[in-house]
Amino acid sequence: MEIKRIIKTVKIKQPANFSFNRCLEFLNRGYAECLYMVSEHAVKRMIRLTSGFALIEVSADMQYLLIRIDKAEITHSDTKECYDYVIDWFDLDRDISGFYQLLEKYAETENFPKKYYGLRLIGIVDLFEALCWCVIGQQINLNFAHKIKTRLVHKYGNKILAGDQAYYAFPAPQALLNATPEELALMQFSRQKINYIHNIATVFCANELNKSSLLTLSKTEQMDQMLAIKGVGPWTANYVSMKSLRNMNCITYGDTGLSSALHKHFNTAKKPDDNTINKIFRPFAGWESYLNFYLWRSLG
DNA sequence: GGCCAGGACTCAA
DNA sequence: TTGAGTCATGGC
Repeated sequence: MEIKRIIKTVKIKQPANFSFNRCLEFLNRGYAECLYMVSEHAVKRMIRLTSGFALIEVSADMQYLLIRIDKAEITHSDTKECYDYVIDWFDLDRDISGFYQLLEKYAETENFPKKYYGLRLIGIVDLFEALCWCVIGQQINLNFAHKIKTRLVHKYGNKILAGDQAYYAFPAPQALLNATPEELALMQFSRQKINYIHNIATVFCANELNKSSLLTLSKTEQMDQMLAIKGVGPWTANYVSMKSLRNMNCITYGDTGLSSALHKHFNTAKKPDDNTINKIFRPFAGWESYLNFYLWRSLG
């Protein structure tokens, strides 16, 4: 039976200091990503809405971002959710001119605004996905991390077919709660990662943690709630705070990528201590997350 | 072959 | 509260 689908396009006015191509370059920076598909001028992914799943394609013209929504039925609230999703994902609701002014003040970073012009702090909108992704990526190289994430998503995630292309959404907490340790071990998850993911899924299924209520709390309270989960340490809490909760004052202390970027641009030790890091970040108060993100980008 | 990856935990002292 | 050991595997 053929299912009739509806297509609708929504426009978002592009903010100042924004480059869709720079953001696409970031999304397409060379890792085997299973949750979205980047083509030359667009990115497509499946997202979870309150009323079900939708396939969206984001592209741009001179002035607007264009969201093409593909879903069996599209209500006003579906449209609004897609709109909000893209704003959150690309961090469009933020004036980053202050950040660029700060970058230009210092010799170490003065070329960043040109080199990465218009790059936004690309987020992970789904809080559960963000936490799980951190656990997956802990202490293993990113290529391998993407490999096992793909196995997880293909087995437990939701899937839709569009033409001959399959699109996946990250598994729901319940799906990962139901996954057995044996199954995950077969996908080459370590016992620790299996436990940690199970812990995160448990907390989400019990509704002890959700994004909307976290967003009503202070950053310290948010961090405490995340750190209470065994498997979530300071690095993960800061990463998620930056990429999903959109706090602007996060630093991923101890991060290997951040360390090498600081070594490269600020001539620090190969693994600078927290004091050194704080000293460098202090002038960027309020933009630490963006500096952290741009420093990561400067390695690629 | 050895060392380190977008860490975090346990356990000993 | 600090440091060593552990995890599992890929890539260099």
